[in-house]
Amino acid sequence: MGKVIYHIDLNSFYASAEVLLDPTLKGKPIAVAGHSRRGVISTASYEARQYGVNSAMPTAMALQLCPDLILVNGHSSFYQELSTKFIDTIKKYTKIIEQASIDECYADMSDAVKLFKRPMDLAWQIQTELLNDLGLKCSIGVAPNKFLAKMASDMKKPMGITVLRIQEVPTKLWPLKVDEMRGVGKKTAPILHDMGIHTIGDLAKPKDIEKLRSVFGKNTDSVIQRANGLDDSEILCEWDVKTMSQSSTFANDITDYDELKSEFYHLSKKLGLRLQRENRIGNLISITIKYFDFSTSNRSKKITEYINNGDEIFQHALDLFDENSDENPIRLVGVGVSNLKYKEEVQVQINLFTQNQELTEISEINKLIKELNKSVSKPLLKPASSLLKKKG
DNA sequence: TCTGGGGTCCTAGGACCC
DNA sequence: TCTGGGGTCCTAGGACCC
Repeated sequence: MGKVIYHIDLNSFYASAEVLLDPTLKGKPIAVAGHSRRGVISTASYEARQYGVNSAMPTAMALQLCPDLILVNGHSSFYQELSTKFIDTIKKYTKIIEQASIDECYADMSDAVKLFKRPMDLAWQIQTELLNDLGLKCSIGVAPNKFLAKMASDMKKPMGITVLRIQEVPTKLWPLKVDEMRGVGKKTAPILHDMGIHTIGDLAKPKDIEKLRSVFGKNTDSVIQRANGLDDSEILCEWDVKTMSQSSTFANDITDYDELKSEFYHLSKKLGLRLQRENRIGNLISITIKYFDFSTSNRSKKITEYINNGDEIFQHALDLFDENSDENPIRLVGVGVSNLKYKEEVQVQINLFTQNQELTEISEINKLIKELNKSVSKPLLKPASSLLKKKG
């Protein structure tokens, strides 16, 4: 008996959350968007999507498509709160659950579905529960692995339940455009089209695997496997964030050094607070500079100590900026800290390291002593470790 | 219409060490 | 005097996802 994996995806999550906060928005074309002049749409309600409004679209364009569009500012802490309740709801049915983003998760329901007549009956129950208890709609994909579950949940939105069995791959998956496949984006799709690969079915039976390797690198084999409906990737129940960053786009492009410096300072401070709140520290500091023409520079450096203090982050960020800045107008700056660890974790490592270093130094010294003693008839020196022991 | 912000993972070249 | 090959780390850049 194979596994039963669910992919559960909340429908237009941010927009739905805003309707919960303000019920008068229900049934209207709304979009959550940054309030800045250069904003883009974060999430649009289904009413707005009917006009062609979509995520990542510039707000100005969205308003062009839908003049009655109601723009609302986001409430990220409320989204986070709702997201936790969403995950807690799923956790009632299984412990094997991977939160893939704020509004979606994978869950291994192999055991849980045994209590139901059909694998999709539990999906129906979860859907009803999320709607009644949290006021959130979702789409659920039911399949033997993560990849198919994700593809399935995409097939019917909103409030869809789609079962995708491995034997249905040729009829349901292969006809889809290759662009629909996870991992194939705006850059890769045209390259694949040029190679004569237009559908997921084309990718499943590639004529020239070596050519594909230049596109997918070491992922090539698993990409082909997935196109055939096979995916052995595990559900990752626990993982930690590896990078934290803060960035911001200016209302107008900036050349003034002091203004840029002050933005780096604010971002660094904000980032420091976030890191401290999460008890994380990191030793790779990076900055991002996006210029007026959207060309982007990333600069990073590894530092000897792990930090999470805003002032220290700022000093390193500013060093990186000073070493690399030029005269071009800048649209966005960002600061990041990577190689994140938990504070205690690093403390343990430092202790181990200093101990190890002591041992290494002793063995180095002993080597030298051995060499020296070899050159004389009678040993002049005792091994360093014996001296150290006496010292206590 | 004019393009956010927060992440993950992969590649590739150069430095450095053995 | 001229010159190897492999492994690892660091850094920059890019594609992709939500």
